[in-house]
Amino acid sequence: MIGKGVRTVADNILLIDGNSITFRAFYATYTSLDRFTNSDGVHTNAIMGVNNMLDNLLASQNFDKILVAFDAGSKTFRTAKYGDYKAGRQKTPDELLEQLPLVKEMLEGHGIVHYELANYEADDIIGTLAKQADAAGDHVLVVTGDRDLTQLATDRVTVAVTKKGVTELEEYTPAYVQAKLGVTPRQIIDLKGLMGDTSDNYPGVTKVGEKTAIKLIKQFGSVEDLYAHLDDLKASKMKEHLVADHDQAVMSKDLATIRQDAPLTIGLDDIDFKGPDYEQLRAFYQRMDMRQALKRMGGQGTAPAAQVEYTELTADNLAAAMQLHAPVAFELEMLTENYHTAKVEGFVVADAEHTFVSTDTSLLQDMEFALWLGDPARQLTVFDAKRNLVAGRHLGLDLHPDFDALLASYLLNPDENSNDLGQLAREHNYDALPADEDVYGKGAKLHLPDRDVFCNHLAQKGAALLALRPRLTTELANQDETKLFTDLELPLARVLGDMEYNGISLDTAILAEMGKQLSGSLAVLEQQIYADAGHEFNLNSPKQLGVVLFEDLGLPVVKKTKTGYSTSVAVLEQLQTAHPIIQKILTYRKISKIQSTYVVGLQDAVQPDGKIHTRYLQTLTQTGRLSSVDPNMQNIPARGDGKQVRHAFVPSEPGWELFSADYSQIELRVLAHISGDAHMQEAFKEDRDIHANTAMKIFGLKSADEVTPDMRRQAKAVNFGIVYGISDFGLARNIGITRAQAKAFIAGYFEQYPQVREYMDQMVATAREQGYVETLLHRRRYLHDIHSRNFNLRSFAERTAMNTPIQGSAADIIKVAMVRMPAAVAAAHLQARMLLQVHDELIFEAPATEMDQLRDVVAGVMDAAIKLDVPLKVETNHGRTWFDAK
DNA sequence: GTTCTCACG
DNA sequence: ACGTACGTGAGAACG
Repeated sequence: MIGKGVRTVADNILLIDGNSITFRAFYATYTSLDRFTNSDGVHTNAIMGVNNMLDNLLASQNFDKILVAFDAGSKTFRTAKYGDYKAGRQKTPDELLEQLPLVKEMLEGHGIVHYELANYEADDIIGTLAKQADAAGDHVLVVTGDRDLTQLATDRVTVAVTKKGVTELEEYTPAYVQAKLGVTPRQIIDLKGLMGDTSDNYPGVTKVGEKTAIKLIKQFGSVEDLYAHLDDLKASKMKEHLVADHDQAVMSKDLATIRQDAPLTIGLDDIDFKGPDYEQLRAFYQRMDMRQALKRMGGQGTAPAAQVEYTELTADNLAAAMQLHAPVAFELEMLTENYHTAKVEGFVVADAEHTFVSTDTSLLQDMEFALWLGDPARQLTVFDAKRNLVAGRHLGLDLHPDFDALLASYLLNPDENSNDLGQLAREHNYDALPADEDVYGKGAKLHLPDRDVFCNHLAQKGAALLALRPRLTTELANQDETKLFTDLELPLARVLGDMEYNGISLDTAILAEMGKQLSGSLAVLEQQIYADAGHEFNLNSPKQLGVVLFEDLGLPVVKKTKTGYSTSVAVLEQLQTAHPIIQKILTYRKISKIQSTYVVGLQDAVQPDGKIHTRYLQTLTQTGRLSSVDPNMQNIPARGDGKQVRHAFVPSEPGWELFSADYSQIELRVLAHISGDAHMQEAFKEDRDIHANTAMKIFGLKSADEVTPDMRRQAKAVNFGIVYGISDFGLARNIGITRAQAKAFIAGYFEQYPQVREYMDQMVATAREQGYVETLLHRRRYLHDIHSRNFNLRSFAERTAMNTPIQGSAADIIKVAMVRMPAAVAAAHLQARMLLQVHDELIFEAPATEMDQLRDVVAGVMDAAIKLDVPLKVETNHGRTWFDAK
């Protein structure tokens, strides 16, 4: 063993100027300061900047010792000598001050020593240690945002100064200083003596700037030698200034000199880099809401100590598995996200005592075991109920999970919806499960790992699920969301799973024929457009199209995007009269969209059974709506030429039809209900045309007869605007009026519907007070930016506070209807199947003979879903295809 | 992987 | 003074 202080190998040492780096990090993202806050409103931009810089440094080389030095306070031996030192500096912003102790805490998490010393600046600490290290033959990297520290550079000490931001560094070695300034590092002090420093507020010699100082020091070597040989200079204004300011020059040099003999209470032996305490660091990142950092850390340091003992499940010990006690964790593992097509690679079934894992899915075909697993009375905990239900159904299982960690987490906070159990568990302070990505890889590297690695991972998932269940259950109760979870979302997962599993039939012959027609039209348009442009180009490229329109053809630029000219519909419509090419491009765009996304895209999505099986994402949107992927069945064209594609959606059985039912004006009805506005409620109770009603109100008309179509159109836009969280700017832009006019409309609206204004104000106030808003069924959305000092972010949060209870409550309502629908359909002895949901609309297929009854059943369930103070209105249609059912 | 454009409620 | 309507997903281009 090597004795203390006796070292045979040079150490690699990193010394960081903590204050200066934190300041740089803070100001690097100062303009979007409020984008970086945690849920307590604490700013984190500087912490994140320092953290990123550290990560980069630590990745670039191995350090044996690291110290981050901080200033102890504004009073130092320098201020004692010269009262004005660093005087006149602006007060450090509170948003930065609050981060300094947190930066230190983060350093501790990284296992890095930090230090400060009364009366000395961080520079002096670094200077002193750098000198000691240099003498010991170690290699030192000094990192700072302050150029003054370059005076410390030697053959063994490199000074890296941040360039822009904090991650790009400029490294100063003696040779680099020489090349850049023509002096040695030590002579930088002499330069500062002559030049002074405006930011540190000391003077130097009058009229001497960098150029003159460099010339003088190159000639004389130092301030002292300069004054010793002042006689060599011929008489000049400069010489007079040098003589007059001699004392200032000497003092300034003294101030600029970084001490290398500060009375430190620590030494090189005290700054060993121990490496991070992952647990502490992870907790810190979580508290700061530093998601990227958490993600980068991944499962590092998550103790494989948390190895879960497991038994391989075989046909011989199925009986033992069936002895497991409630609650039981269950998970079907797939490597890809589309569970309609993915292979189930294995499964885990576990309770608090025992864990069984298997890669043999045929075991699930065991009748007794399948019945045991699917017993509705069994408390079964899963992660993503719908995924397990659908995949299970493919294997012949009929599961009845009573807890879903993903759904629960989503309801607690819609931001916490990671599809990775390990990551989601970490959000809830369970750290023992690595992310799937770390075990299976991703992209091209995705693979099934070695059998024991895979089984162990599955076993860990079982343990994580069991650990999460009680905490999430408690939190749901705390947030008054238990019913929302148990009675709505969990049953909905089954309903949605059935809809997806059923799928909707697509007549691909119809699409193929459409495709042929469209290809022809596109080819013709393409040639015409090339002729107008004078040359061929890629007309699907907004970039190339921009060049053609605004450079080749010289059309006026209406709007720019971040990267170039905007060529969106709004822009092209304004240019329509300017050139015949525009109309052709608009038509091309329309047809091309229909062709690529719908005609081709939908055919590609058809499964071997001739059906489309979309996946509804139940835990994605911030409002509680569903979304739909692979393919998106919620944005099939409903107007214009594109609507023709709806002809391709047909019933899956002969003699059947498609049936659709949609809520009329559900969002405005919800608004009338939750605002309690008497005027708006009256309009709905009397089933009046709400847009015409609003037109009468804001235009001050006596009767509905006076409402012109244009007034109604504008009033409709106002109604929409209200739902979105109105702004005069947005309304003005939407209907092409001035901002002043829009403002007048809004004022008129609020005068006529006074309780709507109260509701808007109340929601913003609620968001400010409690940090979140809620829907009718207590679905929550947190709005961090509501306190932001950034106007944009704050305004956005305010509009969201107004919109989310409306959009989210409408989502609650249709979800209630969906959950009740299967029982109602069965009770009426109908064969009808619910196939799709499009936010305020449900689509079914059923025998043509059932249509009349189906209308009563479906409209009845939808009407009665949630009792509001205004009636809900449901409109229905049916026909041979989706096109005809609208 | 990001940006632009456009489809839906 | 700031500069946007709310909520989504997919295809194509491009770095």
